[in-house]
Amino acid sequence: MSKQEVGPLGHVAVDDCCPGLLAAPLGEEQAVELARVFKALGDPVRLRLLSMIASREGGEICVCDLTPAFDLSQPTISHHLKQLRQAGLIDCERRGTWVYYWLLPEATDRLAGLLTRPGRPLPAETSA
Amino acid sequence: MSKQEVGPLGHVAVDDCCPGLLAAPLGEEQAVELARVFKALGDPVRLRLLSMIASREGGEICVCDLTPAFDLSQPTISHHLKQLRQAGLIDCERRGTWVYYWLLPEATDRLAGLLTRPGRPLPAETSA
DNA sequence: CCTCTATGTTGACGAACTTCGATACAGGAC
DNA sequence: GTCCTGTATCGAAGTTCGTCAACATAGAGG
Repeated sequence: MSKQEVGPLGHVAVDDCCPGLLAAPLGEEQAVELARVFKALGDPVRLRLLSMIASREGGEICVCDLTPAFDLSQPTISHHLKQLRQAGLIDCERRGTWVYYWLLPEATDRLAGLLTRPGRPLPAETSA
Repeated sequence: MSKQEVGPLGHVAVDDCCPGLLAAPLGEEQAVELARVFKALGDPVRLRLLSMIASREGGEICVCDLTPAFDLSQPTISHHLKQLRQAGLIDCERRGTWVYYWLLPEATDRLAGLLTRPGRPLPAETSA
């Protein structure tokens, strides 16, 4: 389960090529790969799932703690989790009866980097 | 900068409430608003459009320079530009015959901030 | 073995999305 | 005024997406 494709982000990563979305025009292929990740974030349910997973203290959360937070069927939640995983944003592991999910921070770090303007050192946190 | 009609992002902005996507579970309403913006980024054409607009030297670009870069009809490009505008990512102005688009950097800055982990000062650019 | 619970997969349906051609609108040139 | 060009809007066709019920699978425990 943890041997899934780690995600399209690898092809658009900062270390691969680019100074970010905002500094130079994106290539067609890079745009396709990146769009897959943003599309995964383009749903309220997936956004909340990702947020719940990422903000968990221990770094991981059981599906059994995610599902009851939504007014959706269990297969639907499973479907959204799969999309987040295929986008390379999260990963999971089965431990006995339960399956645990966790964030892949490299993914969100790269997205944040791609959205950061060249001249800007930080997006937020600066003046805090 | 905090009192603009900056689009849906205003409701999820860093200065409005949150420590980001990754530090605390997102509310249902915030997730809906944020998902609108990410959905706008979830298409390769729009991603390239945004990138072309953002990376332009003068800060703005004419539609007549955007359309020929794609194998798509002019109405389709216009449609995608409208979605980016409704997401609060870009804005435009007609000057004579032509219409010019530019990036709204607050939007991308906020997205980058939301995707930045609490402990992390910067997503990239640090060691540059 | 069987049964129970937790999770993932399949197939189907309606809604939303992307794209196009046709058309409408805005402004410049005549 | 008319004509031409650049851009937006409209309506429709084809595709993708979100959701569910039904079923399949994995592991625990008898």
